[in-house]
Amino acid sequence: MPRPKDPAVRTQLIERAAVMLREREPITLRSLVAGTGVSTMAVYTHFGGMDGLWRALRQEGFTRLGARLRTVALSEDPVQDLAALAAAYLDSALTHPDLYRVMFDASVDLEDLPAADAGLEHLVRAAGRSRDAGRVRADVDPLELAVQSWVVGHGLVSLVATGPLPRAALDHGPVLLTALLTACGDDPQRCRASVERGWHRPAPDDERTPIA
Amino acid sequence: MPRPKDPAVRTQLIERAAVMLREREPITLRSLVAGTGVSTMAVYTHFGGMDGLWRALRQEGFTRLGARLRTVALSEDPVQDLAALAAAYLDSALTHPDLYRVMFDASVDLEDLPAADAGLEHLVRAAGRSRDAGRVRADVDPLELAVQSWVVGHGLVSLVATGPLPRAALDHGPVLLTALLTACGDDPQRCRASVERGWHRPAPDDERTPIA
DNA sequence: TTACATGGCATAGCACTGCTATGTTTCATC
DNA sequence: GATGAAACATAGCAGTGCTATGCCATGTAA
Repeated sequence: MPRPKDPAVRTQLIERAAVMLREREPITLRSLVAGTGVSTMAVYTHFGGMDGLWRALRQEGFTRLGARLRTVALSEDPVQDLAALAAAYLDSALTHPDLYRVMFDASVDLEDLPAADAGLEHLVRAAGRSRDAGRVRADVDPLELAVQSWVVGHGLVSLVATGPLPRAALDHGPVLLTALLTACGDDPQRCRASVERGWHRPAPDDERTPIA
Repeated sequence: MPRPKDPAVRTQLIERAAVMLREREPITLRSLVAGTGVSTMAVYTHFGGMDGLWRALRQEGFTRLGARLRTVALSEDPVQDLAALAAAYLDSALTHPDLYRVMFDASVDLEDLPAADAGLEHLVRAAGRSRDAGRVRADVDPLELAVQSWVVGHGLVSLVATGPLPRAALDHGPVLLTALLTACGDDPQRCRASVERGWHRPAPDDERTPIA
């Protein structure tokens, strides 16, 4: 019997927050609702406060990242696919560095871990296919290989996006990935070729993720 | 002819900020100076504001990290030393996760890049010694190998310290490091043994870094 | 159709943040 | 000593997130 909360307000606020994040404007309670016609209380009814807004923003980031990874077309070469997924991950993070920072900055809430896992799942599948195809040894755990790839990707993008390393350092990506997969049993030359192919695969045209 | 600023105040404030960081108390201008006898203006004369304090804290973190790396005793096995340095890096970061977060959180100022480079320099030297000893190919650039090791270490410690990955994920460290060095030409078995030796080397007794 | 109650939403004010304008004190220099 | 510049203390500023309070829209029930 109560008045239902307008979901449009929620998406409007998240969208606006994402834009402000991209424009590098400081996101404050009042600056967020300014011009939207809604009052500051809307933030509390929809998100429970600014913390909730940041959490929603973080979750939205994971959702978008997952969507981006889903656009990576799979081939018959699972190693190439793994590299393509890693490249897409880096590309997405570096295209929206502020959103990426929000995603991993604060102490991650347990509730948006599933969203992060959903993204990781793509890597796990590629790793599993690599194993099934005999590219890596049968005793390689797909999850472990996926996590290791994630570690490499996250380390790379963090050090590049946050400042210390120049953009050119991204070239270490294929090297590290090849080293990892080769250590898992893939043939060095073939691995190198697959990784290079996947790494430099062009992004899909609809790369324009509306968020941030 | 002016009155000189008391350097003791500066170190007192930094030390107190580090303690508050470790205690997970929010560091605000007023809470920082509370109980110290100095007024809020001291923060401005010594650091130019809160931003300057964070910057000083960041620099102090890099200094401490460099000091920690310097305590790693070198052996005749440069690969083992590289692994020991990486392990010390992880250990230092995970012992003081909040300080580590401050170091890499915000956009890094160019002025404290030298401090970060000083820490990296240890890795570069170990990489160079590995090359000179013939453990890795002659065409391996020590700086590149050091950066790649850094990427692995930073990715690992970030994902573990910030939440997504459990502490047990640190075990991926030796795997990744071995993969990297093996790809650089080291013998797989020998490399693995060296890395394991360096990784599990006990920390020096005076590990108690006074900061944070 | 009408009365009601429930929760969305607006307004105003709270304690707190970093910062600055304005004195007051202190000390190296002449 | 006298001087003057800088360190330092005090008070007040705009802005922050949040909450107490009241109004009003809306789905349900009579």
